Amino acid sequence: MALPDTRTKILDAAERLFAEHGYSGTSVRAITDLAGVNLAAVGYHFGSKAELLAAVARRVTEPITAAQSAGLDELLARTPDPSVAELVEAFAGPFFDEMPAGNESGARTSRLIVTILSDPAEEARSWTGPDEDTVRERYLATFARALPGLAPQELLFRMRGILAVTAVDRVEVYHRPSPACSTVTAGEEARRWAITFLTAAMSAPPTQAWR
Amino acid sequence: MALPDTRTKILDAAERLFAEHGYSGTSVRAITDLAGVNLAAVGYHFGSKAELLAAVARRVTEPITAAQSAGLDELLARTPDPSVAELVEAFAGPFFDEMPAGNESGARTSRLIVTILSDPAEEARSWTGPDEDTVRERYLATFARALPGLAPQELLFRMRGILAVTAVDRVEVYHRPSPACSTVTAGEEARRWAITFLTAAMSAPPTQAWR
DNA sequence: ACATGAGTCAGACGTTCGTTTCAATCGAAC
DNA sequence: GTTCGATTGAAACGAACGTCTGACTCATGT
Repeated sequence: MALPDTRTKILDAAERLFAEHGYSGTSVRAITDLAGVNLAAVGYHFGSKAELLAAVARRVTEPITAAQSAGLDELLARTPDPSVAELVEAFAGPFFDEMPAGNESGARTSRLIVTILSDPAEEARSWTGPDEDTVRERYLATFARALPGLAPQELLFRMRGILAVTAVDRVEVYHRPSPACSTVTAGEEARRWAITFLTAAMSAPPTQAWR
Repeated sequence: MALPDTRTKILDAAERLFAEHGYSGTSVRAITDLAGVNLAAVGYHFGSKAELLAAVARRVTEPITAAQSAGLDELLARTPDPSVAELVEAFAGPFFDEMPAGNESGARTSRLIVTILSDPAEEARSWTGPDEDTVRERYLATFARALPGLAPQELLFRMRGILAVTAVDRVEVYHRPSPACSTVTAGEEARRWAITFLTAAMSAPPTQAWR
C-alpha cells in the first residue's frame, strides 16, 4: 500500500476543509497542517489557493458529470424517448451515488459540492469545464422532447430545481434538527425520496400554454 | 428626508457585501468603507462582526417569517384543512414577495438569504430565533394533515425541497443574467413556476407506505 | 457656564493571511 | 561519484484581518 503523495494529501485535506468552512473560511496553512505537508507545497503543486480549489472541484465533479453522460447514453440506446422518471433518475442519481449510506467521505463530498456551488467567492465560480455545459444541454434537449408544451424558460427553471433539491438537500438548510425527524436520512432512502419528489415536479403541467 | 443613521448605513452596506461575498469573504473595513462610516463604528454599534451578521440576518428574515406565519393564520381561518397548493403558496410565497420584479435590492435580499443559509461559517448559524422553528413546525403539522400516508421523515425532506428550490433559484437569478433568462427573472413569473413545480412535488405519492 | 454621555475619529494592537524566497534534500541518469 | 531536475524545508515578505484604545465632537440637561 503506497502512501499518498504530497499532491494527493493536499487535495484530500483541502476537500475536507473547503467542504466544512468554505473557500474564504479555509486558510492554506490549515490545509497543509491537516495534510501534514509543508506550507509551500500548495504553491509548488497548484500555484495558488484558487487553483487548488479548482483542482479539488474538478476531481469531485468529473465522475458525476461522466456518470450523467453515460447514463443518458444508456437511456437513449434503450429507448429513443425516455420517460421523465428515467431522465430524472439518470440526471440526479449520480449525485447520490457519490454518497453511499453511512459513508463519511461521501457525505463530505456532497457537502463540498454544495459549498462550492453556493460559495459567493469569485474563485469558486471559474473552475467549470465545457463538459458540465454539454451534459446539461443534452439533458435539456431530451427533457424538452419528454415534456412537450413546456416553455423553454420554464423547463430551464425546473432543471435548476433538480439541481437545487439534489444539492441543497445535502446541506442542513435547517440547521436545527427537527424533533419530528431525529434520525439521519440514509443515502439510499434520500435518493428514492428525491427521485419521487423531482419526477412529480418535472411532470407538472405547464404553468402557461406555449405554442 | 432624514439621512440614515450610522447604524442603518452599516446594516445596508453589510447586507450588500455579505450577500455578494459571504461572511468570511467580507471584511469589516469593506463594510465601513461602503457605508462611509468609521471603522470602529461596527464595534461600537454591534460589538463584533459576528453580531453584525446576526443583526443583518434578523432584519432580512423577520418579515419573511412573519408573512409565512400570517399566511398560515389566514389560511386556517378560511378552511381547517387547506390544500397542498395553498400551503405551498403560503409558505414559499413570502420569499418571492421580498423580491418584486426589477427590484435590485430585493434580488440582493434573496441572495443574502441563500448566502447566509448555506454559509459554512460558524457565525452564520447561531442567529436564528425561536420564530423560525415555530413557523416551520406549524407548517409541518398542517402539511402532515394534508398529506396523510407520508412518513414524517419524507415530509421533512420535501419541505427542505421547497426551501432549496425557492432559495437556489434566486441565486441563479442573481448570478447568471444570461440573455435567454433575462426576461424570466421577473419575480411574478418565477413565483408561479415555483408554485406549480413545488405543488406537484409535494403532492407526489409517498415513496414507501407508512402506517 | 459647565458637566454628561452618546457617538465618531484616527491610529495602533497583535494575529493571520497568501505568497515568495532560497537553501537543503532526494532519486535517477550519466 | 557526479550532475541535475524535481521536490521539500524553514523562514520571511507585505498586506489585510478583527478588535481595541483614547482623545475628540457636540447636542443636551442642569
